[in-house]
Amino acid sequence: MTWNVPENPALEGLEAKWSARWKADDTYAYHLAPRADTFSIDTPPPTVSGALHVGHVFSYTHTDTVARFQRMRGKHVLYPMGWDDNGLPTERRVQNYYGVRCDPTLAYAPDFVPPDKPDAKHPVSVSRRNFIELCLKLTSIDEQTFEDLWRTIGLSVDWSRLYSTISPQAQTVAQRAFLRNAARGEAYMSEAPTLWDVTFQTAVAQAELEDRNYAGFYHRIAFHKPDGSPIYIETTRPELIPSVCALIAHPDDERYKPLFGTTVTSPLFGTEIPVLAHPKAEPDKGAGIAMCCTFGDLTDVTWWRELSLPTRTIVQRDGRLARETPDWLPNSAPYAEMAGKTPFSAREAIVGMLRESGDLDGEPTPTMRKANFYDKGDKPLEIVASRQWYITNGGRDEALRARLIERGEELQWVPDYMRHRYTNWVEGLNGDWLISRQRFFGVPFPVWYRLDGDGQPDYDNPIFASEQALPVDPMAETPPGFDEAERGRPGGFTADPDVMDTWATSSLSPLIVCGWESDPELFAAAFPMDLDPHAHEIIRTWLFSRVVRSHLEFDCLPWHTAAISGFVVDRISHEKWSKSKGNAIVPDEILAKFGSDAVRWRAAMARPGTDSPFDETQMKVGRRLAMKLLNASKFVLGLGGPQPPSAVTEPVDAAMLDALKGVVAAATQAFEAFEYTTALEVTEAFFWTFCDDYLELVKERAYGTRGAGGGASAQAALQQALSIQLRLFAPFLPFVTEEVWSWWQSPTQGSIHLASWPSLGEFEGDGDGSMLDGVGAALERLRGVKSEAKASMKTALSAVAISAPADTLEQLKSVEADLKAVANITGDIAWSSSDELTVTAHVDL
RNA sequence: GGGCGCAUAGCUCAGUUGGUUAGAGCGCCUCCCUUACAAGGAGGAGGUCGGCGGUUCGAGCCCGUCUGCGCCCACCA
Repeated sequence: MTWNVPENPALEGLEAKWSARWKADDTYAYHLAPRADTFSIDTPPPTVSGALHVGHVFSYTHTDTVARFQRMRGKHVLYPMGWDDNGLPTERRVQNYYGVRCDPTLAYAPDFVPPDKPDAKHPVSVSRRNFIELCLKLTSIDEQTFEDLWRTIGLSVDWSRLYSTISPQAQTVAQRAFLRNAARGEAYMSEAPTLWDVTFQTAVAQAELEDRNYAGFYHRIAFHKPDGSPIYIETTRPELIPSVCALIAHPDDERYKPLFGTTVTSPLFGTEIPVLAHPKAEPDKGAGIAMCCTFGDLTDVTWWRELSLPTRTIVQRDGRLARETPDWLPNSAPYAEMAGKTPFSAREAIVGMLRESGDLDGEPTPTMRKANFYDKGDKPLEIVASRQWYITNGGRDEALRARLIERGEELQWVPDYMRHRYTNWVEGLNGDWLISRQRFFGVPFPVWYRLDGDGQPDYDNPIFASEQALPVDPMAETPPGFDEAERGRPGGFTADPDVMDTWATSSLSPLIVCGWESDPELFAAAFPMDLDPHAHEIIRTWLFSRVVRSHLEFDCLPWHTAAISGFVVDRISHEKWSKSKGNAIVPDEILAKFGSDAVRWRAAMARPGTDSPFDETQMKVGRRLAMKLLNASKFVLGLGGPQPPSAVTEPVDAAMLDALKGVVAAATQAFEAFEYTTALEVTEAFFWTFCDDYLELVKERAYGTRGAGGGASAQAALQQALSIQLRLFAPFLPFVTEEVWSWWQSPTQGSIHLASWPSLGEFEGDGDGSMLDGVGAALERLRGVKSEAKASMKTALSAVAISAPADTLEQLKSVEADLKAVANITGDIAWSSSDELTVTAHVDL
């Protein structure tokens, strides 16, 4: 039998060739199996409206190596993929891409066509339904691009299980879970001060906050005591003076103690406000006394709540100051200068007035302050009072918080220290999870409200959809017992207009992919899942939110193990990549330049949890390895036909296999602990030695030049070693290993990725792996002699003398013929015993 | 301010429960077209393991402390 070994093997084209084959053959399909035989992975659904960068490629490759290992070990691997396509990022992309804006008051236009030349500054208004149609259209395009990339890098996902967070299936899960949360009191509606993005005009959750530096000015401003004398505060937001409710200092602050319980008046407006004490006031900050407004920051909310202060809101949901003059201002005239302005303009106006009135002490001094931003927004968040849906997450319930912290302890973390980020986050929660968004492209709340005789909604008694009716769009469907004609009429009903935050859906990904309430057999086989893999930045969001949902619904963790990837960081600064810095690298170019196996190799060299600098020069090392595999395989398979393992008779051949046995044990152990890097390292280290030393050593004998028996022994050992090494490399280099496998094994055995992971039971005989160390050292010395003489490696050596410790000496003598062949030694070798290995020889130039 | 991590060769990183002379790859230098491989191969140079103190017969590793860097969280008057 001959093998189909190409004359000039190449890496080019392997991605296209094999990804197409795997797709056609459903190589990675999950087939239902008992729980113990299933390995289920909760793949993070990437946001399709964003661009994938090299960091994503690395992180997803880490998961793929584990998936492939488990599959080869005989597990049925449930490795799904999802697209996170609902939510604000998609809306924003659609607005820019098509030049449209959603106006929910408009009627649906069935024939609407987006403008040829989108003008983001003058967007076309479209109905909610038209807008959602455009979102679906664009996401389907984006998703194809994502799938192409994942197939190119060789992710072994079961594409038949693809889901998206806007799909009816995901909407059903999200609405059902919400209904159950609501029925148990875990989801509730509340009117409260809410972090608010003025650009997108929606509430945002604590987990989506990001603090950024924000340039501002300290203004030292006088309030007035009853006797007219000034008391100074410092603020960066003087435009909020109309909404001031109190001045607050620390209870122990001697400077202000005499003022507690008295009132002062605000500058310009003359509002009478109390001076109060609260421990959260910090004496060494600013003037030591703070002006509490509704609302400037989260501390204001605390004071407002705990000190029962009045609500004096002036910043509206569009981010501008109220156009109507507030009714609580005794002297309302100055407000006219600020009405309807942005905070920035209002600030300029009031500073001018304060300067004129003499209440501004000195000039404003520049400062860099931190401000809260929505992670997708570019204006600082405001705080407005609004009615929103929340899910309990321990933020206001110590018992639940303690239980959720315990969940984090239960979870196996790889690496272990990542658990601290979870604990840190849960301990720092300051409120429940706000899940409603005042947006359009998302999962609607399956809720309606009765309207009273005045047309006012009855929020205390929401009408919930039934689980059988899901998914439901309350804007298009009517609640049980009502008629569409009653929508919006007094005595009728109205739909909840909001959608759920995208995390409220993606927090249910284990339920979506495991067929919760829709495929009980699958659910029993796959849940709780085995592996939760992702990078560390979404521990506080995705990881935590899934723990919350699973804890509330099932009283268990959604998976046993969380494997956390690090980031790919900037090569020079070692800082993380970010959109604003624009330093992220797109994967397409390097994939084209080095090939998927090379990029995967580099990814696998980044250990769990560890950030790694992006360095393109590293990629070529992976490429060289892939190329070496092709060439070494070509050599081994070109020597002759199949040899049975029993043909291995030479001690050095058995020794090589014994050393490889140790590699299999080490790689397996590493993979079981999700330490894919170690598995790769031990495999690769062996492979290079295998090529440089063993393969060179036995080359002549393998040709059969010194007899059939010795030749067969070498060939059998080489073939077995190749088979095992290909399988050890398969999780990392799926393309090149599949290519080589196809030359000899797959015609009868199928894909290498469905072959079995090497086991210790495959090894026959008993060699002594340590023998290779002595042989390698001797080879190095022999080459060194030639290298020092600046001679070619094929130059002959004569008068060779080798001395070595006794046991090494015996080993070397047993491979004398091989040594003489590889080093081109003429005459006999003079052996002698000594403590240290030494080699002398004459170079026959 | 709280937490986590890192600091070993010019660069990127290994270094098992403390045990001879601290390793690998890249880069660099020298050599070699050798019938698997020149997008290759061989050989070599290069490190007082961030500083200080301690434990120990012995510390890159353990303890304390300081410095620098990165990340997470909090604060943002």
